[in-house]
Amino acid sequence: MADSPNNSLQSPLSPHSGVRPNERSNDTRSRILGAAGPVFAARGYDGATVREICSAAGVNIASVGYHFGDKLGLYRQVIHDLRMARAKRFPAPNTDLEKPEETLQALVNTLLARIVTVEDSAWETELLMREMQNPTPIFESIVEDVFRPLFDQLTETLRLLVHSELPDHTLQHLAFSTVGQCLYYRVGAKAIQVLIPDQQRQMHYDIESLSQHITAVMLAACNNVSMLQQRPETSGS
Amino acid sequence: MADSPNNSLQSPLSPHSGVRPNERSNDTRSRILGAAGPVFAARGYDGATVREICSAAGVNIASVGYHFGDKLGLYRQVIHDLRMARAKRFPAPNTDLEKPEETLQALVNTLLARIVTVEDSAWETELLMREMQNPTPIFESIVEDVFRPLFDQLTETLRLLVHSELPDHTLQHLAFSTVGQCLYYRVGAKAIQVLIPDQQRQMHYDIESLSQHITAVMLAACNNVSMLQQRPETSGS
DNA sequence: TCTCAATTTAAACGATTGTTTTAAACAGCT
DNA sequence: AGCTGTTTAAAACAATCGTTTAAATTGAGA
Repeated sequence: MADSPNNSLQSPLSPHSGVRPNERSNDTRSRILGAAGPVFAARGYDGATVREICSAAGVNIASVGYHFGDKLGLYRQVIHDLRMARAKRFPAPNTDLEKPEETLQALVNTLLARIVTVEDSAWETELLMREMQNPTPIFESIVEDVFRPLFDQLTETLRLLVHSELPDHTLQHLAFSTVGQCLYYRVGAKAIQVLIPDQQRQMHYDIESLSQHITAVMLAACNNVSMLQQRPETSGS
Repeated sequence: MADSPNNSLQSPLSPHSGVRPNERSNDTRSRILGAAGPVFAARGYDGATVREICSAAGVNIASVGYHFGDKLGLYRQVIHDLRMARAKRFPAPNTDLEKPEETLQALVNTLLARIVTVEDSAWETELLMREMQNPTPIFESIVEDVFRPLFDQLTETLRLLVHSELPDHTLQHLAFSTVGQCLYYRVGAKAIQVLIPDQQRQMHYDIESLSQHITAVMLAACNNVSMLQQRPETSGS
């Protein structure tokens, strides 16, 4: 009588507690994992059904219960694998203390590449976006592991770019301004699709153009720190 | 035998086709509408259940079928009423050709007020955000009626602020930079809550501070148009 | 007061959800 | 081969969803 393994996150490689899995076990297990990501991204956690996932994976419905305990256990594992894969594929650029302008440009490029990429792994970003609006219990750890490092690096780069001393909260606002501009091209993508005609969108909305524009805006802001501290009346002389 | 009224959008005021409704009919109808908004916003269209809506409204489950045809009919009516209410409550500021700086400040203020407001009608913004990520068939009309006017006004104001001639797509990028910065304080609100300590957040993340910061960033960008057209090497000049 | 259409109610319908159960098929070992 | 524990398969489970049905209730005109 095979008792239920029910290990959701403890030992992410073996279905049963502590024992090494068989070969075909790993096969269906990875098949489920491969199929689950896109489905979760397309339908959301609640909207996704284990039946659709298993159907896409070509395995039986009960398999997810056996290998991951339950639906949430499978979701945890998907998020876990996603974070690993992303860290390797989009490495954060090195901080070059000598040329903060280039560091900023590289950071914006990385952000945009991670965010608006429409290749076959677009489901990963879609999933992270869904976590931001409908957080599951995993949300906080995602922020700490994925967002915090980039946010800190961005803040420090901006600190180098403004040549005078600025309070921390102003630097954080600048960092959020940067992230916000990048993020909008995904959050507002469906709105942009309605607002901007197809032809114009295909010409001027590639990652290269957008990243240059956003970097230029932020560099301009950094060079005009005087406006950031007092109330921005008219245009500062 | 009361036949089913089933008018979802044609005559939004009378439940039966063409005939004027009774008093208590209008009562339960508006009770449903009042309860549906927050529930749709909190759970999303799919996540919301007609049972929860009717329970919150204190009416029978079948009432939604009687007054709105089905769940989607109710949702359409909620969005319809929402748009009317918002247009009245947050009127777009007048375009003052003489003082575009003040117009920009007012537009950013309006955007932020509409977006990050946490008063009792926060469900309206939440609902619009959900439409952007999970568009229902109503999405396109929402963009045209709600987003397009503000976007156009923003673009024209920015055109006045950059003193040289810029191509349309650059002005649109500037407009999206403005909207993106504002939007982030809602899209990324849950992430900000993790990234920024409570105390600091309560001090520097009110609408006033954020709108001044964003306006300052955009004015700085407008005053440095030279960087927006060529590749932003190091800091300009 | 009686009549009748409009409206509300309680109950049930069929479909779909995540999960569990029971038995069959499999791999590894002696 | 034969046993043992692991993995898959088909089916059924209880719960919940949107929607429908049929009867009860209501209010206004005759």
